Amino acid sequence: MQLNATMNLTSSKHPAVLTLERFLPYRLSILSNRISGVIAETYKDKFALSITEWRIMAVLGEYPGASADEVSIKIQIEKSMVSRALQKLLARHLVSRELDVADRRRQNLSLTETGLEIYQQIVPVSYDYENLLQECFSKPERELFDSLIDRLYEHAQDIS
Amino acid sequence: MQLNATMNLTSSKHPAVLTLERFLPYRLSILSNRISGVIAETYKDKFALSITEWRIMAVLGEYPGASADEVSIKIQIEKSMVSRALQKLLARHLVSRELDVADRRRQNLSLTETGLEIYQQIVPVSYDYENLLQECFSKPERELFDSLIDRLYEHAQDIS
DNA sequence: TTAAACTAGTTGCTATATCAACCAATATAG
DNA sequence: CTATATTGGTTGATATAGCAACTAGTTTAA
Repeated sequence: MQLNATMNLTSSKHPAVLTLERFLPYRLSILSNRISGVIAETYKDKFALSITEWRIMAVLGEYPGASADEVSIKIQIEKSMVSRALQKLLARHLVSRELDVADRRRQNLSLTETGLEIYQQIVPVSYDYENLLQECFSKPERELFDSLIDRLYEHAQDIS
Repeated sequence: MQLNATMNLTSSKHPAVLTLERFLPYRLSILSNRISGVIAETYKDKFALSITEWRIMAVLGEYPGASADEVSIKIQIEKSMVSRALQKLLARHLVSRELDVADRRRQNLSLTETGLEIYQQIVPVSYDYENLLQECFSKPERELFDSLIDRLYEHAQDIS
């Protein structure tokens, strides 16, 4: 690649050229892609699950009886995607659902016995990976990073 | 990389339930989605550009004469996607290309005059958003966060 | 030299994500 | 009550991403 040094000819408050690799939103995006990629590969190869499917199962592991809509809100994935992912999970008998008698629009979802077995296999793998990732941080750094992430997340919410 | 469940044979090491909202890869993913979402909306509404299209332009702003392949590597997007995004940018005359005489497989890409004008409009908008985002951090926190992100990125690379 | 390997770029296929329209059940306001 | 709005969920159309196959140009090594 031919290096070009387009100089900053302006005296405004910003550089005239954007250095993509130092741009925070970009860096967060490729960091997240890299990490998700590793996880996606594992879930797919070992358990034949997409990230979305796994997240649904994870929510049902935490909150048995949740509805599709609640799951959708929780994992921030369009309800249409949740609906389609659920079709696969139901077909594979990893998740079951039953009509809520009190509100017949709603279907209560839970992990089946098989689903729970898979879930119990994935949970430790996930925690292990998280720990492996965080090996590059000291304990105080982990906590700090955690809290900075949370703060940024809230702030991004507020300004949009 | 493959995560391996045999990494964790002593199963009492971790909780049996995964709290998705505290799971680092998940949090990075939704944080990145939230931030990218805001940016994507802006670029789309104001400039009719997708994130991918903008990233291509951003690279060409930094490195005029780069090839599609170099752009693809730089922004970590499949070359097929870059090829298709380029078709749109070429059709809109935001980017131009010319055959490299020394290597006739290669096409040297640059922003057109119009492309450069758009580029120069987007750059300050991007920096403004980045600054707005980082308002929730003090200056030392920004630097710390930056370096933690970089370290995590490198480490995620290493362990995969 | 020249056959084989490699590289730049395009295209097709498939999976996934997003948006909007829609159905059926429930809640609400007049 | 009944008409209207709202909610839970599905489906269709479309955009985007990722993988693999392919063409054409270039490099390598016998």
